[in-house]
Amino acid sequence: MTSKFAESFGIRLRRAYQSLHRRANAELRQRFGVTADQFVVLSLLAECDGVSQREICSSCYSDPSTIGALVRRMEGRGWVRRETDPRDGRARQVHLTDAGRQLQRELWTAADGSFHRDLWAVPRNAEEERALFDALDRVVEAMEGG
Amino acid sequence: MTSKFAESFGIRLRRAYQSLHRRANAELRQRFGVTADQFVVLSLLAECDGVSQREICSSCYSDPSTIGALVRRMEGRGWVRRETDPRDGRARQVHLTDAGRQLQRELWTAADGSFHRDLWAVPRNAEEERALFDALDRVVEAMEGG
DNA sequence: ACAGGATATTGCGTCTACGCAACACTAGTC
DNA sequence: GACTAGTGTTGCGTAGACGCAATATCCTGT
Repeated sequence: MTSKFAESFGIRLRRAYQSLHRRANAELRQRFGVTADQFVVLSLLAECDGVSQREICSSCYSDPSTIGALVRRMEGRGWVRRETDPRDGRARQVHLTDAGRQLQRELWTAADGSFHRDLWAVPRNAEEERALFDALDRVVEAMEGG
Repeated sequence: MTSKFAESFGIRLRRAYQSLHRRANAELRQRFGVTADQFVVLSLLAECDGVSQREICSSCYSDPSTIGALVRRMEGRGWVRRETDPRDGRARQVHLTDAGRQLQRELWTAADGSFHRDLWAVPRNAEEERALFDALDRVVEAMEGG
């Protein structure tokens, strides 16, 4: 049942993203009880501790409701804490707890040995990597520009 | 707040896919009350009417529970009907209704004039398109092979 | 005919995606 | 100092993603 449809651009993009997402979820859920998206937020916080939820949204390309629910779950598990920004009473600064920082380090190591390694092995050389990333970025422009 | 993280492969893949998905949803939801994923299934059925839910799963790179719920919603709206496969009592053949076929044609026209057009304009030439699709396919292999 | 294993679907629970409206707070203007 | 526009977060509802277990059916070897 091979169709023109199944070979199209959109489906290819979907397959590529979803396969990564599934692999990451399978890997991290079993071993650490963490979802792929929570892993992404933990990784971001390891670099930019104390950012607002809004900033997490832009960085992770997610939306406010989703991130709000996600960080509240993570707070419930003791990986992050949220404090009102002293300079902006609307915003919540999200900080890693010690447990969260520790977990993030373990996750990073695990990811590096499995799906991160496999993913980064896809581009065959620096030139191809550059072209691929450029094309992916142009997809975003094309979709948002319309 | 630009981080190494925000420039990584995984996030780029996510941004590219999600931007397409959002654009398609925004476009189709407003004008037709259809989601991007329903559009994908309608498009598939227009080519391969009567396929089983399992086949829809493989083609759309989705999973059985998701597709089951999705086609039941679509059945409720009168776009498809499901019949037990006379050759395999476990399987449900999914068929477009006349309303579904009509809707699919309208959706296809609308998509062609907006996000489909913009998406296919991303590859600058046939060579780049081939390389891009190849790389996306290799991501799937890399993620599933692990 | 039958047992055992594979396959298609469904049900349930948790998490993510996102539009929309409400709310709190900020910032700029008068 | 009040008014207004803009922004960060939350709540709610619907849809999609997926693991897991249950159910129904098929198929193969005996």
